[in-house]
Amino acid sequence: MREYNQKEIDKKWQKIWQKTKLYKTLTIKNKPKFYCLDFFPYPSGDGLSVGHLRNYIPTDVISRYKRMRGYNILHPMGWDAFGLPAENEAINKGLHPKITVPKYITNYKQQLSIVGLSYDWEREINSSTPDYYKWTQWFFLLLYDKGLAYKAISFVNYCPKCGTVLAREEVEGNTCWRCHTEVKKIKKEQWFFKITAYADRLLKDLKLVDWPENIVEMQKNWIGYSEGVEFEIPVTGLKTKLSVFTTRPDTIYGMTYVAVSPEHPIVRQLVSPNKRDEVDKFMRMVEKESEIERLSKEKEPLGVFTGSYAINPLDNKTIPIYLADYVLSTYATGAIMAVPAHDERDFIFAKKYKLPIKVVIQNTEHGLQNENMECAYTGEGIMVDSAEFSNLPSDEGRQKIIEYIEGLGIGQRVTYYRLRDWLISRQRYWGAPIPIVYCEKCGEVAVRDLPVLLPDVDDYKPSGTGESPLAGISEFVHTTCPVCGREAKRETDTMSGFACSSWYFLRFVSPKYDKAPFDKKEVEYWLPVDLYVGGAEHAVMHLLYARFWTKVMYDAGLINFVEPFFRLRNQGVVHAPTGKRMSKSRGNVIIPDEIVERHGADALRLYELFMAPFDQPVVWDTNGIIGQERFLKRVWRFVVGRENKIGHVGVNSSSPLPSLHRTIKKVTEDIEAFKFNTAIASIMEFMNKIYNISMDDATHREVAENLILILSPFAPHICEELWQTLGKEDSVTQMPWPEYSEELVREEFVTIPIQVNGKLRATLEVKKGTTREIIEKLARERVKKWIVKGIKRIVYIQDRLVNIVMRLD
RNA sequence: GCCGGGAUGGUGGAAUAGGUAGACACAGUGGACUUAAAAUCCACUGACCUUUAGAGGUCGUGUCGGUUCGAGUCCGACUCCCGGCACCA
Repeated sequence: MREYNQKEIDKKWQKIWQKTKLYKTLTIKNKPKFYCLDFFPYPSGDGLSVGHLRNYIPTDVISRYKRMRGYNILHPMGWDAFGLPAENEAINKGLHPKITVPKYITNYKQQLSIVGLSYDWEREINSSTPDYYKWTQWFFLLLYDKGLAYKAISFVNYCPKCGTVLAREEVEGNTCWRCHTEVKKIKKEQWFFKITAYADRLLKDLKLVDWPENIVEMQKNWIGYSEGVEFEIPVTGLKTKLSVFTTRPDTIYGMTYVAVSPEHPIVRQLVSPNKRDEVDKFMRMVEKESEIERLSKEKEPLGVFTGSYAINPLDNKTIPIYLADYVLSTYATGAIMAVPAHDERDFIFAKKYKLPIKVVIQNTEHGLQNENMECAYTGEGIMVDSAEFSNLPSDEGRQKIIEYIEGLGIGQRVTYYRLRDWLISRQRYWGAPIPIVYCEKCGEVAVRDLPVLLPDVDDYKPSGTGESPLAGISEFVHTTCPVCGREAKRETDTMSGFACSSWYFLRFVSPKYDKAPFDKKEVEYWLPVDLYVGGAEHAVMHLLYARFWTKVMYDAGLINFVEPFFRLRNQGVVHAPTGKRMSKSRGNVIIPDEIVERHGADALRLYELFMAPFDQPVVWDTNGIIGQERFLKRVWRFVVGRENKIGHVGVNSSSPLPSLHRTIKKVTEDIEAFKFNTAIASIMEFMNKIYNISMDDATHREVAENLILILSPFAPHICEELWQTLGKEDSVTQMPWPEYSEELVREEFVTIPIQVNGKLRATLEVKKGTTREIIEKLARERVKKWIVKGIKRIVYIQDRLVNIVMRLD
């Protein structure tokens, strides 16, 4: 018998697949399509780890499975090569990104090929090449032309180590998402994309996708929908009124002060002369506060009385106006009506500054609310002390008061979102230049002649001056105005890498197309992405941005769908054996190369899938892989070592076919449900069951062929070899997926547990459908010794269970 | 604090219209084969107890309580772990 030589087989088939272009995407669109996509990685010097494979192997299995189910498959791979991650890698290595990026890509491709992933490499894309970023710039202009890209001065997050500003989504806690350096707030003019214009649709359309619940929740949370009423409050002695927003107008009669953000433009008018010193002192404290630790857990709210008073427009009561640091200038109107009795922060503030607490919602289930309450009651209840609205349930009163306010003409129903516009300028070298020039005469002008090439420079490192390294390249900066031909200066910031990744999934359908970012016909066939797999860390970055661009493209009539990724799945993180996250800096990255060398690509593939459910985090332990290797050897011997067993034929064993068909059914269902671990377990179980039973040649062949077919998406190398050994000429990957027979799957016999008082005492092997009468008789016989006090009742479920319940006396 | 997920043998994990807990695998023990090792094959492998044996019993899915003939699964309270958000009015 020929030995199973995994190394030789891996190499042999990887070569054949490459030579025959087996995984090339079919262009004849006569079949249903399936677009199966991985989050494209940035090329890292760490190389591809076993963690990356936890993403790529499942999608490879799905792609192979779907191909066998008769789909046209688009399964491409590319490189997120522009942007902070790729550039920081280069800087850390002390090399130019133009050197590291191609080098790391070559390594990644090599590593991907040795595990036998079925990518169509003719569609490979790289976001840092001019034929790609030309179109990223084109999209910038699309947004610009639609009024969705604008330049504005505001407070932004700046990472001192990376030397660039960041989007809000790129600030984790208070640190940079790449280097975890604490960010600073600086005032700077920057380019933004107006994602807030799409807040409502980004929220609403989450209903259209099949995504993990936690990702949907995170996006909802980030978008932050709030429905309420905005109304004006008169200020005594001032003509200007103060606008406030509340989601709880039902508590309006409980307002005992008004709180204004220290950054609010009205502050100067509010402060009375005798309060000026006190307010100045407060302002300095607030400034200091924000510089030190904004994260401190139980930060006390800070505030100061302005000396001004407001009038509650509903009951005309006069109440003080405070400046309060817990009121944000960046959300809603930057001022609130404070209701200490029914808002936690207002309550704490009121206690601290000895402001009155007026109860206007009662809920007797939660105890009586009164001035001596120990914390705010924020729930629903019955309105009290609220003029003509008293005795209404709070939810009803809420609507009534909104209508009343609208009737008075002092306010209206509004919706606010927490989402802010997407800051896309980066003061970094390695990105797509923003295609804008500033002309003395014409002002800001779009550059239509694309691409605006990134100049080749030696000094690519961030300047740290708050300016892009490109600002120092005179030949780049100085240009002529495309409109009037006069002298002009280029925008020197580059775009965030997340701009590049906001449309890459469209480029794969026509990666070399040069008339537009994509060939519309191809997009119509392939998009949206049917299955998108990657890490959960992009929940509110890439995934939100790509959804936004998709909607912009839809509105521009470029595409006919509104959500880019129909089904999204997140693989579980692979931790190093120490339990920590794998990273080069920790020196604990496990790469697949050695494992493949020692155990073979198929064993590694199986192990990645088998070790835990797909979406569960795991601690890597290479020891377990030996079990997969043993299993593959058993499969090999079962198929190839037939001649040794031929002598046993004739011993009466039960047919392996019902088991085979049950296994086909189980594997089919499990792949569809992303349960790869139990799919593999069921094939193993089947193998164990039939390994030593004798069968005639025809049966053996039938079993072997089907076994190879259902195993092939998981372990393609050994399956190709075995398929060939059986005398087949075509690749196993091009065979149709086996169908199971309903008849064979049906169980003829069942094992029925017999319980006494719910405790298992015996089991009964009977033919399915045996009558209750017979089973009860057999059951009583079997468990006679436990039946001592007489039977109270017998719980009987046909073909499933008998439980004899005894009398208790 | 809020939202989401989770806790099952020495280990990774199976099993939810409530119905034989521990599939499959790792590690371990014993045996077969072998000059030997590797590889392979077979058996055992939750804990505790009874028994000469065959066999049998009790407990057992984070904790406490409930519903039920019957709970890993449902309900209530709690503990711990992981992920996310964190002054958003």
